[in-house]
Amino acid sequence: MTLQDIIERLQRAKALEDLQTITEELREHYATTHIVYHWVNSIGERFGAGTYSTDWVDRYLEKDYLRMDPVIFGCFQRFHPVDWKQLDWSTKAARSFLKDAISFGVGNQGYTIPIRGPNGQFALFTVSHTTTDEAWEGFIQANAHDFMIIAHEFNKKALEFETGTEVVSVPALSPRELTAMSYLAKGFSRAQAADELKISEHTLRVYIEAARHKLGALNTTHAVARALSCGLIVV
Amino acid sequence: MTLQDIIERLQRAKALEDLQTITEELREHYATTHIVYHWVNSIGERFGAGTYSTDWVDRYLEKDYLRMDPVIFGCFQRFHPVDWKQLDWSTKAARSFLKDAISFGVGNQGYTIPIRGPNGQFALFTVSHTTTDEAWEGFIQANAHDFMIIAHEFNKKALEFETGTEVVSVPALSPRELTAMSYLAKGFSRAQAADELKISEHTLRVYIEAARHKLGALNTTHAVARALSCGLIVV
DNA sequence: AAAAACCTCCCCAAAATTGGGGAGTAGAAA
DNA sequence: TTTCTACTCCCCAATTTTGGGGAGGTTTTT
Repeated sequence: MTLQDIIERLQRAKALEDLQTITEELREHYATTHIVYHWVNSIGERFGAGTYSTDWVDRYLEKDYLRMDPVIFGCFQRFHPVDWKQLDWSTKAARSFLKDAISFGVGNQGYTIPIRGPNGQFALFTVSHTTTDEAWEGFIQANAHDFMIIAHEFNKKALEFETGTEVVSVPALSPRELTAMSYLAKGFSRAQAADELKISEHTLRVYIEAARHKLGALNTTHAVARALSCGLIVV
Repeated sequence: MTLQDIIERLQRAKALEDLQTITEELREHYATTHIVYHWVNSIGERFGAGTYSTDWVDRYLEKDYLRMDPVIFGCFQRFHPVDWKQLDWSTKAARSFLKDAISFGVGNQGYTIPIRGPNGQFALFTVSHTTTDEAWEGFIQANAHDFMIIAHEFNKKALEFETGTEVVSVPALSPRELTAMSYLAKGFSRAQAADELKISEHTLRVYIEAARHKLGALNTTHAVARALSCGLIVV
């Protein structure tokens, strides 16, 4: 099975369950202990497809490990893939977490790729194995690029399933409306923003209101949040 | 030159200027019109390394194209790489922008990969060429994976140079603070959010204030914007 | 050329947010 | 064990934001 085959297999996936199956196929193909795709958001909602035992998943949820898992923590701050050995295992909680994980069949080695999508979407693609440091290093060197591509395709599919449709239509804001949203997102009060733009506060208000309506937002904060999420503005 | 060579070349880069040189080497290697890495940031500041003429870059800045460039707009909302043809060129402004771009030597074809890093960092890696639709399609099919890996390495390097250090610390918010931010981002008023959480509004206020301080935000809207940008919450 | 959207300005009163205080419990970390 | 952080509750008054109105001129789009 070549990388191309894997990608095509992924692209044929029609539902979330297919992703689950694919992790199992990948595990066999690469002869690793686990392959996991893991969707994280900080409010604790999650979706995962992977080969971890359900016992471990339950345990993870029960213990609320999401809140302290060094893998998630570390990947969240980094851009590039991380070998688990590079992470911060200094706290006691982290070490006991690792011990617990291994006892539930998670490999002693791991390589996790952080993936970010629009709207702050964040996911992880993990390969875990039980082996020596040297063997692991060789394995990762040989396959890092493949995993990167696979992780990307995985997330693409997951995003498709998640949002239902691919492109969500975003209301177009006028330049002034965008600027207004931008200033608010930067922490300016209305008065300050109006000052900065050298227009009356009343005028600024009109823009904010217009933007709010277009975005279907309930209040200013909501409007700014939407504008950010939709990528209309950047902080 | 293999992909591995390119990656190694990238990893040897010691400064931003090296990235510039590498785009030129890549252009020759792939025999395309342009290769551009483009960092889109907060306040309209940008950093670019690429083979576009300085005339075009100046023009772009002068005309404030950043605000309406369909490539940037489209990529920001998507996860996967985009062929320029898939973008929305329906507005008059977009069409005249394209015409202008081509007159400044940008190719008629383009393929842009959105890349996201921690803290809402966003960048684009673009390959542009002047050729027919068929030739272009074949070219992209053959090289998409390579470009993806290269884009990733490019951004990794750029992040290194930009931040100096690798890990930027995001303030950790407590669970309650996160929830509070989340509710606000969803458009709840304080009163509504407090109701939903079944705590007094005063308590909720304490969370919001705490979050605001941790995030170094000037007001609630700013705090929510920051929390979103840092990926602490998702709408 | 007409229609639509955009930019600018103004008023008022109700509602919400903010800025300070302070205080007690529980649990984790040092 | 002590210290620290997180969670919960309360008061008050100043300030800001919001939700409606309306009006005139300039660009785009159709």
